[in-house]
Order: sequence, then C-alpha cells, then structure tokens
Amino acid sequence: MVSARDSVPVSPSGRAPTIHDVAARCGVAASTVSRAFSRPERVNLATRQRILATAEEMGYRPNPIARALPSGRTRTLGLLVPDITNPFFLDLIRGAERAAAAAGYTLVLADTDESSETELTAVRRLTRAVDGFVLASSRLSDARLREAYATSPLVVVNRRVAPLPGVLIDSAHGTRAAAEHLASLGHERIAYLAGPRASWSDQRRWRALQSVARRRGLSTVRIGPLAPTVDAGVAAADAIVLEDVTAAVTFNDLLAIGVLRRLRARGIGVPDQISVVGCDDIFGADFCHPPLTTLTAPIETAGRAAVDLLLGLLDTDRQGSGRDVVLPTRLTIRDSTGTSPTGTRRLVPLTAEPSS
Amino acid sequence: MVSARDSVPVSPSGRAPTIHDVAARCGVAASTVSRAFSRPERVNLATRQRILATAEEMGYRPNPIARALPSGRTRTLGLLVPDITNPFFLDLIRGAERAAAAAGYTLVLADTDESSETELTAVRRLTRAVDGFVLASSRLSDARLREAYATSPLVVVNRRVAPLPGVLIDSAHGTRAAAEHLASLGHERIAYLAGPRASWSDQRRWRALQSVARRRGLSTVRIGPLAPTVDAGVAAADAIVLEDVTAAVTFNDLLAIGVLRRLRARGIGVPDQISVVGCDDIFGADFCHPPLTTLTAPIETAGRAAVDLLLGLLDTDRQGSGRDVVLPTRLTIRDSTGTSPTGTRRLVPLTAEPSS
DNA sequence: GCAACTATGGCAACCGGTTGCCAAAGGTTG
DNA sequence: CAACCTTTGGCAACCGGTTGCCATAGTTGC
Repeated sequence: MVSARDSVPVSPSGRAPTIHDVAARCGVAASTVSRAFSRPERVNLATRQRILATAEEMGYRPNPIARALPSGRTRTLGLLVPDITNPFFLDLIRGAERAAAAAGYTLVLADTDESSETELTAVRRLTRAVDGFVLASSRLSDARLREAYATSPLVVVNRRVAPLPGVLIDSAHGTRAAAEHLASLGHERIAYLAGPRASWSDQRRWRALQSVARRRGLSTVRIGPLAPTVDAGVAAADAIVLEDVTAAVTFNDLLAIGVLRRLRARGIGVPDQISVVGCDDIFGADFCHPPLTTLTAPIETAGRAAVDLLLGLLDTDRQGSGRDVVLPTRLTIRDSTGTSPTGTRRLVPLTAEPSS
Repeated sequence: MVSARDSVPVSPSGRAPTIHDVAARCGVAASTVSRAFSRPERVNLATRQRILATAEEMGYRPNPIARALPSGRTRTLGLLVPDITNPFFLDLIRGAERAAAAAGYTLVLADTDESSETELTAVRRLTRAVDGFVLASSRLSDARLREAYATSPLVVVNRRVAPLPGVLIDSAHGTRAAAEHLASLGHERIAYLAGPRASWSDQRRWRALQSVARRRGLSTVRIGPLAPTVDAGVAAADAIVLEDVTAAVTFNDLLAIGVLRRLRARGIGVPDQISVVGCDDIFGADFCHPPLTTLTAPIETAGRAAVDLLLGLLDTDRQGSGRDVVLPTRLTIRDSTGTSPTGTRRLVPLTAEPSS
C-alpha cells in the first residue's frame, strides 16, 4: 500500500535489515525467522505469514554470504576460459550461463589469459567461493587437473583426463565428412592449420583428416601449431600458398577467417584457387566473404552440458549421473569450398567406412 | 621438498584446513594466524614465518566466504547484460573482466534476458554477494535504478540517470560524421533503423542524424523501434527498400549485418544501390560482405571504464573520483557505403558546425 | 630501581545466517 | 485422568574468519 514501505529498507541502524531485526519486530527468535524462509514446514502457518509480511515490509533480503558460510554452498559456479576474446567461448559462456540460471545458480567468469599459471591461481582463489568449476580448454596439465578435482567438483570441456567428467566436441566425424567433401571436389593436396599443441580436438581432427587422406590417396601437410586467432590465420595463409595445396582445413573458424582475409588481400580466389574449411561455425562464419564452409559445433549445447554435468556432480542424490558427454559436429557447406583448380572432379562414390 | 606435502591438503578431519588447524599445529591462537595473513605488522616476524610455512605445508587457503562475512566485502563485481548473445557485450565483458582482474576482483556475470523483471531479480539476488554492479544497457526504469543505487554501488553503461555514475558511448559526433559522409556521396534520403525504445544512444543518434539532415537538406525516415538483432535487420531490409532510400544508418552492427544479408539475398547491390552504415564495429563487421562502414565504438574501453568507475566508488579513500565517462565513436569507412545511384556526387565543402 | 611505553599474542565478540536439541503447549488415546 | 505424541518455537553452538581490547613481557628513560 504505502509505496515508501516496500522500497526503502526499514532498519533500526540504517544498515540492511537482518534476520534479527525482523525477529525483534515480530517478537520471535531469529531462528524462527530463518526457518520461516528455509524450512517453512517447521513453522506455524500464521507465524510464518506474519514473519514474511514483516520481512517484506522491512525490505529484508537474506544475505547470501552468511547463508553460504555454514552450508559451504554458494550456489555459484566458476567458468574459466583461456581467452574471452574468442567468440567460441562467447557461445560456451552463453550456454553455461543459461543452464546455470535455469538451475538458480550464478556464474563467475574468469579469463585465464591462455596461461596455466593464471588458471591455477584463479582456481585456488575461487575454490571455496564457488561450488564447482567448468574449465574450458584448460591449459592445466593432466596431473594438475586431477589434483584440482580432488579438491572441488570440476568439469572439463575439450579435454579428456581420466577420472574427470568432460564435455567433448568431437570433430572427428565432421572432419572426415569435410575431407570426403574436399576429395569429391577433386582436391588432392590438403593443408591442415593446427591449433594449440595441447588441444585434444586438434589431435582428433588431424588424425581424422589423415585417415581419410590415406584411404583416398590424398596428401596432407600440417602447418602449425598456431594460436587460434585471426591474426595467426592471416600469417598462415602465406604458408598455405607456399605449400601449393588446393584446400586448407583449419583448427577453428578464427584461423579460417584470417586465411580468407589474407588470400583476398593477395588476390587469390576462394574457392576458385583455394578451398577453405573452418571449424566451429562461430558468429560471423556465415556472413564472412565468402561464407565459410565449416564444421558446425554445438558450442552452446556444450556449455549447457558442462554445467548440467557439474550440477549433477554437486547433487549428492544422483551422484555420478553421467560421465562424459560427447557432442558431434556436422559439416555445413557454404561457399568457401569448390572444385579443385587442378584435379578433375572425382565422382568416386563414398565407400562405406569400416565400422571399426 | 616432499612434493606430496604441498599438493595434498593435510588436515586432521579430512576437510580443508582452517585457520584453527594451522593455529593448533603452530601452537598459537587462531587470531594470530589470521593476522599473519591480513596484518603482517601485528605479528612477530619469526612467528609469522613459522605460521606461513605451516600454512603452506598444510595447504591452507583462506576461505573467501568467511572472510567476506565480517567485512561485507567480497571482492566480486556483478556485471548484468541484457543479452550475452550480442557480440557488443562480448567486448564489454572482456573489458570489464580485464579491469576487474587487474584490481584483484572477480566478475559475476548474469544475463537479464532483456527483461527488467529478470534484471531486478538478479540485482536483488546478488546484492550482498557482490560489492557493486555494472548494469549494461539496463532495462530498469530510472526510478528503479536510483532505488538500487541507494542500496549498492552501481555504474550504468549506455544510460544517463541523474545521480548515478555512468559510461556513455556517445555516437552523436560519429553519427554526424556518418551523415556528412553520406551527404558527400550524394545521398538525399536516408533511413534510420532505430533500436530499443528506451535506448539513450538510440535517441542521441537519431537526433544527430536529423540535425545534419536539416542542415544538408536531406530527408530521413525512421524505421523501428527494432530489436538489436540480425534477424530484425533481415526483416527491416524489406522496409528499407519500400521506403525508397539510397542509404540506411542502423542502430547497431547486428541490424546492419541483417540488412546486408537480406539485400544480398534479394540481389540488391551494396553499396551500388543502397549504402549501409552500422554502429559499434563489433567482431565480424570488418569481414562481412561487403565490409561494413560503421561507427567504431571503444566498447572494451567502456567495460574497463565502467569497472574502474565502480572500483572508485568502492574505494572510500577517493570517493566520487569521477562521475560520468563519455567515450566518442569515430567513423570507419569500409565498403558498404558508396556514391548514391540517384544523386550526383556532392562536392559541397563541409561547413564548420555551429559550436552550440 | 621504578614508571611508562612498546611489541606481541590471546580472548572473546561479532559478521548473519543454519540447525540440533530441548521444552512447553496442546491434542490424542486408553 | 494419566501417559504419550505432535507441533512449534527458543537456545545456543557453529560455519571460518576479523578485530577491539587486554595482558604480559621486554625495553627504555629518568
């Protein structure tokens, strides 16, 4: 009714009202007020309503810090990414934030700056401040990760480390599809622009590419390791040209976009002279020029899955509800790939893969 | 020396060691251990070193929650954005995260989903969990914002609300430059794709555009309000065509990219038939097709400035160290603007602006 | 040689909630 | 009507630190 009442916090001291202020005003004990909020069935309905009304009137809000102290649970999750600059992580953050919000959790975000030092420091600093961690593309060693896992619940993304639950975007299948796509377009020599040395997905991708290359009699050349950035792609484009390939598959879209940019600046036509395949399908991949053929990765889903996995770990009821989550990629063909300028279009039918 | 020692936490109970465990092991009181960390000069050097060594050996880490309770300071800042999906906020988050990290603060991120309800809930939920807020493009009413400001330190971005410190990216000057640029290319009828109704910058931009239009004798048409998304841009492109303009200025780059995409799909040449000017220069604006002429906004700087302003608010020593921060935009000319297909190229010299 | 001062460490209250345990009140059953 | 059960609320300890105040011991000054 009185608008001033529910907007301005009423407290004796002028500071935010506490459970004790409410209790005093209601003539009950603080514990009863506490229970009125967190354990309604332990309090008489009438008493409870009186307490809630008074609390509302006084503008009382439970202090999350005080609440977290006895329980040790903050309803907060830590998300650590190596580089916020990378739009890949934008999608991941988005998915994680949504899943966290849906479960009533808050997300704490930290950029580890591609440094395992910084990452470790961040984990230590946050350790009792959050209920668990999602480490995306962690730069920590396997040993360090296991160690951290002993201390707090933790899920890794894009890593496979023995006992830790992880979310993996497996581009092996997608990479094979991309390689077959290139082979069918007559490409015979393909460059692979490799990502960071420690990357699990980089290894998967390179192996998948090679397996198709062997079967199809293509030759491959690996360029890298490269930082997963546009600038590195710009620089690597020249290396591609020197290698005299007709197609390039890149570790991620940022590299591919860099390559596109540089080739364009040099007047080298894409896909007329060189075909380019990216990976991830980040924001921008569909409207760059030419629109990028890429492996579409369910990044947002991965962020969501990581948080769900972590929440499962926290929930003592359904312990170990699931270990790893493996998400597939699929090939999205746009305009950056075309028939090879040298080879003739191969119309070899795709052979069924051995199911090993 | 013994590697197991500094990695495995040693505690009597099996839980993480506390200040009391360290104190017991050292034969001192808990308060002394506390002081050894937070008030070194109050403890004898020898005692202190003994305590630190023992703490290290036991793998003791201060509990940030327990630390925050008496002081009320969590060394954590809340950053609320209406839509993480928007790359504009990616840059803002990046800047904010960096500034926070540099000051030893942690960032809590929340997406308010373009809803003032959600935003208010998030503020309330986080209120005692963070030391202050950065509200980016807040959807809250002025009254609510002032109310929140009474409760906790708070900085707004892209809003101007009487007593609250804010960071503003003022595109008025940039918009005038863009309008002059279009005028000099012979455009006489310009569409403006408006952003959300409540947007402060949207109003600034529209007014700046109109002021140049009046001076230059151009006609303008306002389309919107529009959601600041690619999809809205796609839809708005058709409206632009119907309006029979030769140039369009958009509220942000997402809209511009949507417009570009749709015009391309319809076979309408940019800039041959229609020129497009975006705003913000987000990731992707330079490699879309054609590369977008846009107002480059120092978004990351804005994020950084917002956090710095907030930290200044928290720091009782240098209270009110600065109120608003206004950051300018500048016109970045790329390939989405060109001479008007109808008008002849105007070579009217730019008149000096009245300095009012 | 004694008063005054300083350096150092301990005690205990406190931050704002949560929760185990107990007591009082009221209701039920035989 | 007594024995017992259930409901409800209070007391007090606790979560893990921080900090004001005090006690002790050692140092300095006169």
